[in-house]
Amino acid sequence: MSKNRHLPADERKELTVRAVVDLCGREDPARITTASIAKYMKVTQGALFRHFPSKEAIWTAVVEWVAERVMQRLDRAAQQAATPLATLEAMFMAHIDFITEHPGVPRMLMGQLQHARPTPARHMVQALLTRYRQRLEALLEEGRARGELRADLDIAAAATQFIGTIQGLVMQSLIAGDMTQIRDLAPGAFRLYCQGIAAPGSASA
Amino acid sequence: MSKNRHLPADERKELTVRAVVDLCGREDPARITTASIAKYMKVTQGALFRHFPSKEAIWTAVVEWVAERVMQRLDRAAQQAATPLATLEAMFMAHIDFITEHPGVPRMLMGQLQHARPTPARHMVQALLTRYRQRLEALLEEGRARGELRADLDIAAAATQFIGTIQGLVMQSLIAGDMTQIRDLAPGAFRLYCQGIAAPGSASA
DNA sequence: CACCTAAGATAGTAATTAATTACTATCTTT
DNA sequence: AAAGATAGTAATTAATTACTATCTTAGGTG
Repeated sequence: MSKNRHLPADERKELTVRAVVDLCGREDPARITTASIAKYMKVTQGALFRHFPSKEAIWTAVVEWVAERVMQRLDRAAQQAATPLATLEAMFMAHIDFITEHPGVPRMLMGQLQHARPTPARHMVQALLTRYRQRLEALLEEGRARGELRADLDIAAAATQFIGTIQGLVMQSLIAGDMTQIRDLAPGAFRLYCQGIAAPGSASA
Repeated sequence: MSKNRHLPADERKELTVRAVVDLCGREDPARITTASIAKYMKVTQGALFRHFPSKEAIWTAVVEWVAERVMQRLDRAAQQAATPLATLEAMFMAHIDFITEHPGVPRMLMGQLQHARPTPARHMVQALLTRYRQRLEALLEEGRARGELRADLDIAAAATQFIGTIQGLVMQSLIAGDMTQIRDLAPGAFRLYCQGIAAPGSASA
């Protein structure tokens, strides 16, 4: 770590991305200006454009950063679990953990999805969620095949519901204005989700 | 309906609100300007300020409009159903119907929840969702008492899940960029939700 | 028909925005 | 130590924003 000023480009870029992620935790992403980012980083506004050609490029980098970290967490969580259902639970909790560590992330992703025009960043969010979905569907199918989940399970609906469950928690926390409570609400939410997908008479239901 | 130009204030206000709701269906609410609203209404920008003291007042009116309509729909839907579970289903579908008629509404509400500072509009969204929640919890408790729902049902989680289910559908549609598909996805989503809350061995599960 | 008021048009304002400029400080390399 | 490359600053730009002051006109009422 050099002495703050005059960082190599890579480090400055990284710091910029982290600054935006942090800022999303405390204000509306749509209201984040290049000036506010620069101020938060203790750098002048113009300096940002040494490293990014445009503001949109900053957003793209931020989404890329988040997508990488999220998927990495999900991967790691999935590796340690034995059964499909256990894997789903591990992924669920890993996702919640990530949100508690970076409370601005849901707001950021929602903010990007608001854009009607297909910006690069918005496209990356779509790609991330699509990948996420596919992974969920594969797990759900495996669980159903193993008899761990209901034989008549609607895979697509169950995948949507998984994400929706997290969304519901996020929304609940946004209303309360306190993202930390999501951790306490998560176990109950996942238990309920399980009851909907697990095979009747299974231990987890 | 008068001949477009020179409307009484009430009608102009109503048209303004509807214009904003419409616009939310095609662009990011955060990017909606007073100029774009006026253009959509075929009126000059300054004219809006004859009827609203500020842009924030427009948003407040929009949220008020939506809140009234939504709750009205939910009320009407709830009256016709017999059991708590049937009532939940009717409310679910009424909510989905409302969204398909006004595809901009979810984006609008999400946009308001993004605001970190407690604006009047944001506060009204919070109030709306809180009221919604309370109604759900009352229904869920009644269903549990009647034995229609699981005896060990986590009421709070089930209420969050109800909203989250809709949120998941909205998100899924936002990703696809096509809000109309929400209607087709809704029945499967509610069925899955039911499986999670209904009493084991019940007809609906 | 004349008049008056509510509603809209026209033409501004000050503030904020992303981006660019000319210049300076610091690091790296030979 | 000189020289080139990299990173940052301060000031400025054009465009956009919400909002306002002044003028014009439509349309109902006596």
